[in-house]
Amino acid sequence: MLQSQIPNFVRKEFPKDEESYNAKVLIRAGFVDKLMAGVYSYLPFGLRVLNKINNIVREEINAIGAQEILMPALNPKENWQQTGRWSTFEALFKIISRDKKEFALGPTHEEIVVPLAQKAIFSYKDLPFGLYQIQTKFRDEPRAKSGILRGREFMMKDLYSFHADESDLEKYYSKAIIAYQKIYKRVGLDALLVEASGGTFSKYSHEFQALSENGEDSIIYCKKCHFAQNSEINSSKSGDLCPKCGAPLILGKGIEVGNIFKLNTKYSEPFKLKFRDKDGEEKLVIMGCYGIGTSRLMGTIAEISYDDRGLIWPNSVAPFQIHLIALSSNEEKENKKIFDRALKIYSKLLKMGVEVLFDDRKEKSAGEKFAESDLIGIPVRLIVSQKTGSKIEFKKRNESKSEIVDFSFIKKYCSGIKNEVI
RNA sequence: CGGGCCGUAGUGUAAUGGUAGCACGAGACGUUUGGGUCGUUUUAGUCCGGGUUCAAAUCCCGGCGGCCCGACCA
Repeated sequence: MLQSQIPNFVRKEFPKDEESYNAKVLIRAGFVDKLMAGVYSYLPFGLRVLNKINNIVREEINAIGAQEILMPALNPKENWQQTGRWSTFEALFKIISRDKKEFALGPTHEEIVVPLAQKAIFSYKDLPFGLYQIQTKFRDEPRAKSGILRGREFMMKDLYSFHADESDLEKYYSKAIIAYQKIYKRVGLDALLVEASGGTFSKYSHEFQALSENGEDSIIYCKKCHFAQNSEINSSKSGDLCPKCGAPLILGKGIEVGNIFKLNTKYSEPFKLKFRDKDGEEKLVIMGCYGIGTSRLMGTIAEISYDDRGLIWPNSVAPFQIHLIALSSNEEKENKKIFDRALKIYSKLLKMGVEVLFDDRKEKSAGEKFAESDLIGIPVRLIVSQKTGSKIEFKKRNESKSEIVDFSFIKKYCSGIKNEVI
């Protein structure tokens, strides 16, 4: 992508009204724009990151056999009355049509997916299966906060699984946990599997928590074994002993990056979602649901991976793999040589299938280009200038040293990252 | 929903109740070219509605909006 062709949303200063780091840096670096509290536009760089996260999620959820669908965000009131959540789900956005009918904007989709699933469930032979979507969700949060970590409109992957019995749900639930752990690893996050309260969904649930000082949840966890609980269900303090292995517990702050529930018959009951088992007996379908806020995942990465110059994206979700920068010279002839050389490198990289952002802007000074480049946080920067001659300067965003290399070095590097994560 | 802070050019900031100023950006000309060059010049603003006052960005009331704390949070 030629940088001269992309509208430049990068700002020289942090926005004054933001305190959370993800909001400050994502706005300043031109990844998102805030329309109102908790509602954001995803700009060219930001949408690339979000799409990459969505695709990683998609790949791992596909890998456990679930099928992707897309359900409507606009929901009829009746479905929400059926479960009682029209009145009990306080964050439900309600809208009124011109003929005074009421609708909901979907905050989660049990009310839609359950009657949908009924159309394909008749016998035990039709089970189990999983349906999921990646879609914009709406929640009328009493207080949107922390940039894109808690919005009123956000991107979420929601998966629903359908089973003949609880042991089958159990199996699926374990597969989902493994899929989730793969997702976090691929996007560069360490996430703890934490026991939590189930809220209105079920008695207990599991959350995935990325440890961060700016998280809004308190987590009590053990470094030795895998014990971890949300403080909402455990009042232990730092230093108390782990109930499982006896090692001292640690109290930390976490950002919830995923939440999974064993719904059992909670939603099949109100919709009478049933099937015939082997004996011809009618039974309620057992369900599980599994959510990841993918836009929140993007904010979490921003919240954790940065330095004083800006963002540092992991390769897997970076808007581009390589930031190629051509620096202008004062001699017109020399200048043409530099930009021609950079353009050749750009085309070669494109041919290799590398995602490269080429800063071909002639009017920007070197300092300005470097500052913007650090802010945007693409993993590798290549510089072509009068100084580099026929060679190229290669620098990783998370390292301070740079080296002067030939194109063959870059070729090798690029094939390396392809095998690694993509 | 309770509490706190706040709202001035596109951005970031000044202005005891008394001329709305500065920097960046943007436009023009020149200059510079490896860490947000420099100079000249042009451009653009007090969230909205009331009130007090000779005079309001500033004080008062109401609204709208933003951030933070709490409550809440599939």
